[in-house]
Amino acid sequence: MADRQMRDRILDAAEARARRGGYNAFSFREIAQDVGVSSAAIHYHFAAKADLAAALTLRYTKRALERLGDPAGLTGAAAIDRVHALFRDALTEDDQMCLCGLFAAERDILPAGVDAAVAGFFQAILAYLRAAMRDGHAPDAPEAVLAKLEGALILARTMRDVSIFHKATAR
Amino acid sequence: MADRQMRDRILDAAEARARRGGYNAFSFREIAQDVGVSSAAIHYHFAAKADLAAALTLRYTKRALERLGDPAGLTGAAAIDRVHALFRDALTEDDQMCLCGLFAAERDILPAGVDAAVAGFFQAILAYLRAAMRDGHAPDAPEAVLAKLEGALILARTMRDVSIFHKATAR
DNA sequence: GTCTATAATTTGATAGAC
DNA sequence: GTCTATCAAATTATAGAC
Repeated sequence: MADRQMRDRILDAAEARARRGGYNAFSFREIAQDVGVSSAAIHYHFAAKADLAAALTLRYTKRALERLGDPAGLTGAAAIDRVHALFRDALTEDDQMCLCGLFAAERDILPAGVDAAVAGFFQAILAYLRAAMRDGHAPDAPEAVLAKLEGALILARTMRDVSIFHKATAR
Repeated sequence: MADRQMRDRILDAAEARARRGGYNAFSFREIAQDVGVSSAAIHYHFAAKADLAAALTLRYTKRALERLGDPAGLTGAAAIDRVHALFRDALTEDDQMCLCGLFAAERDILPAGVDAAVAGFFQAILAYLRAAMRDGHAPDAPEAVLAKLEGALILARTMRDVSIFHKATAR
């Protein structure tokens, strides 16, 4: 299906821009140029920008959970390692923010629905950590683990020093 | 000086908007309406938006450091408490993000100079923590303390649950 | 120091052809 | 499914009057 391909290409382009500057950092025109169609063509796939942003957030969440896999049987430490690797790779491989961390920071300007999808990402990651940490001892709360990773990404990127991320998240 | 007053009123209005949605969440027109002058009048005080954003960041940093006070003589735990209170109050009193945490997340769309000012905020907070933690034992690196606070703000605001902040930053 | 007026650009979005 | 053409609104910014 060419339709599905184009939809994903649009999402790819939008995600790359969104993860660098947030909700106002990607426009229909820019994405259209990125994928080589007209801006009106984008509107065929996503009626409004809010729909694009919501789809972006849902796909991002789904992809993260697929990569993390099933927490059943994992130790708390192993689950933390997997989430840690997710954020570390965003920084060291792509030099990008976590899409949801950035959208969340901009919460008050997000269209209705997008902020709920972003909160869903956090809920999902916290549930993943909780599932694995259930029976083990917890040196850090799941909320602390996730907050530290989001913050470490922000600090390391702005100070342009990857070692900040490692210092902030060392265990 | 009426000039100085107007400058601060402009900065107040811009900060309130910026801390809710980032760099693109405040416009000359909106600020002008907030303070009751024309948008052209804003340009008298700040030639370009980048100048406004840079001034915003510098004032924010200065105010934070004034509130934190001199780290000399503080224990590491006391210094962490003071920084913690800074972020906690932003959440519980104003329901606002840390200006620099938000700007930092949007790093790649910030005008040149603003991102450097934002990095300066982080450097200053880290230096404050380091100064007090110098001779004590360190359960957490200064980078970990600051990252956790920024991330906890983001999580708690988006999930609309202040207790998330406390869970994430409990010690 | 603030105003009016305006310029140039970008934005999200729609109508209708093919 | 993508196009051309277009729209109304918002944006940053400037020139010049008062």
